[in-house]
Amino acid sequence: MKLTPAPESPTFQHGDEWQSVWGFRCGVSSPGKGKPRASARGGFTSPRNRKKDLFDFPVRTRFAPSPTGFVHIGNIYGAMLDYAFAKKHKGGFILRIEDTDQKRRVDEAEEKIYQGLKWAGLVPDESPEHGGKYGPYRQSERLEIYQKYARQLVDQGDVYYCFCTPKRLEELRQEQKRKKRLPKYDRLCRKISKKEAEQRIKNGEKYVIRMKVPDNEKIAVNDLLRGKVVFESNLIDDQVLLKADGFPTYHLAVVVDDHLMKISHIIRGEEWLSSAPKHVLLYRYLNWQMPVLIHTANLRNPDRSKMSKRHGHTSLDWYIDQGFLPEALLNFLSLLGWSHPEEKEIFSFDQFVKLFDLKDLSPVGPVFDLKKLEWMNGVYIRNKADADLVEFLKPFLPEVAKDKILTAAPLIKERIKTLKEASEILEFVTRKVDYSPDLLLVKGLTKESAGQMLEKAKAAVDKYGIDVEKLQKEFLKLIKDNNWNTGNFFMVLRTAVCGKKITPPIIESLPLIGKGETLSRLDLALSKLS
RNA sequence: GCCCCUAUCGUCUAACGGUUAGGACGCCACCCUUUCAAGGUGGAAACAGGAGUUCGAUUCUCCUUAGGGGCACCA
Repeated sequence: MKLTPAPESPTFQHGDEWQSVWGFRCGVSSPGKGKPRASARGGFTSPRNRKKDLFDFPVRTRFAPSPTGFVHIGNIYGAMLDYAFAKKHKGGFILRIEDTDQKRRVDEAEEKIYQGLKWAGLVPDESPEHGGKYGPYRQSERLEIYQKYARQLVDQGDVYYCFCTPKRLEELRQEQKRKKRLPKYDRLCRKISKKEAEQRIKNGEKYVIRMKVPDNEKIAVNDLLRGKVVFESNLIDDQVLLKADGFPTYHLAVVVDDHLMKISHIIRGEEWLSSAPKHVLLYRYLNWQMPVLIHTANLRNPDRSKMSKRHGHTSLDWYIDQGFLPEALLNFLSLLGWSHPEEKEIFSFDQFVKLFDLKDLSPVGPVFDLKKLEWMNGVYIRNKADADLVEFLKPFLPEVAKDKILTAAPLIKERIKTLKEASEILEFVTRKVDYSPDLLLVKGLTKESAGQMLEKAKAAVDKYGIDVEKLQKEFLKLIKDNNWNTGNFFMVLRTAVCGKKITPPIIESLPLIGKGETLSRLDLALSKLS
C-alpha cells in the first residue's frame, strides 16, 4: 500500500522556523515539548513557547458562505477567525460567495452577508462588493475557470466522464444502504474510453465529471489543530467535480478558487474534514501547493448537537434585534475555543487580533452559552459612555426623545443586559402603566397612610418641580418628620408614578416624566386609593 | 453499517508529568441598598471508565464508553 505524504503547505522559511511557523511538521513525530495530544500526532510547538511567526508569503484567509438564507452565528464565528488571523499577520481577508448550487440560492442572502459582516465590523478586503485583483468573487461568475481546469484534468486522465442518471445513482445508493455497505459510486463509467465518452457528449448526452480516486492508498491530511489525519482512499467516493449543468461542485470550486485567490490558510468547519482528502488529491492532480488547513469545531446547542435553529437562536439577526452589541458578541465568540493568555474575559477585538493564533484553538465544539453572552453584553453596555450608548439605544426606543434617552442612559445601563430590555424598563416614560390599587399598599400600609405619603409627595413636587436634589432633600425630610419607613415611602411613590415595583431610582426617573405628568399620575394613584 | 474528530465544574475554559486542579458565566449565602440592578465578600461545583508507561499521571500510549461530524450532480 502506497502512502501519500501529506502535501506541503505553501513555501516556508527553511530551518528551525518551519515547525514554529506551521505549528506542525509533516510526517515527523516530535518528541519532547508540545501540546501533549498534538505532539503525539504531528508535533505541535507549544503555543506559549513558540517562536515568532514568520511567513514569507502574505497571509490570506477567506470567508466563503453560500447565499442560501440568513446569516448564521456560526458564520460570524468563522468570519471572525478568518479576519483576526489575517489581520494579525497584516494579510488579506477575502469574502467569496459560493453560489454553485442553483437550487438553494436565495437572492437576498448575499446582501444579508454584507450587512452582517458590516455590523460585526468584519469588513473584507476583497469581495464581490469591493472587488479585488483575484475576482470575480462570486463562483457563479467563474464557471469558465472551473471548466478549464476540469478539461485539464480530463486531459491528464485524473477525472472521467460519467453518464449515470441521478435515478441510477439513487437506486445504487439505496441498494448499498440496504446491504449496509458504504454508499459509493460503482465506477461504472470509469470503464468508458475517452473517445467513446466524447462521442456520447457530442450526441448530446448529459454528463458529469468525476475524479479518479486511487485504490489502496492512505491519504494524509495535515490539519493545523489535529495534526496528520489519514484516510483510506478505498473509502473515498469518485467525487463529482463538474455537474451536469456545467457548475462545479464545492470540491472543485474550492480548490481552484483558494489556489487562484492565493489563500494561505483555509479555516473552515469540522464538517469539511472528511472531504479534505479529496481536496488533497485535487491539489496533487493540479500540482498546486496546499494551503494550511484548519478545521474548527462547530458551535453546539446545549444538547451538544450542531447549533441549529431548532434549539436556539442561530440567526445573527436575532442577536441584533435583541440588542447585543457587536463588540460584546465578538468578545464572547472569541472565548469559544480560545482563551486570553492572562485569563481575561473582557478585552477589545484589537487585543484579540493581536493575541489570537489559530494554533491555540481548541478542537472541541463549544456550547453556546447565551447567559454568558448576556452578562458580557451587560458589561459592555455599562462600560459605554452615555452619549455613545444613546446612539445604540435609539432604535430600541423609537417613542422616546433623544434628550430623554440621554437622561435615562445612566439610570438603565446597570439594569439591562440587552438594548431591547431598555424598552421594557422605560415603559413608564411614554405611557401610564396600569396597575392594581393593591400594589400601592406596600408592606401592609393602609389606604390612609399610603394616601398621606402621596399627598405630601405631590405637594413637594408641586412646590419644587422636578428638581432631583431638592426633592431628594424634601422627601428625606418628610420621611423623618412623619416617621415613615424609608423603603415604604419610596415604593409607594415608585408604584404611583411608574405603575410597577421595579424601576430605576425613582427620584432620578421623575425628569423622564416631567412635572405635569408626575402630578397627574399622583392624582390617579390617589383616586385609586379613595 | 463504515470512516474521521473529540473528552477538566451545569456551561466557556487554564493546566504542557509533581498544583489545596485556577479563572469566568450561572447558582447559593452574606454585605451594600428607597425597588431592581450594579458592586463587594464567601461557598457548592470537574480531571468519563479501565489497562499500561513512569518514582509519579488530568497531562503520554492503548482499549472501552460517550458526544460530535461525514459518507449527494448541497455547501
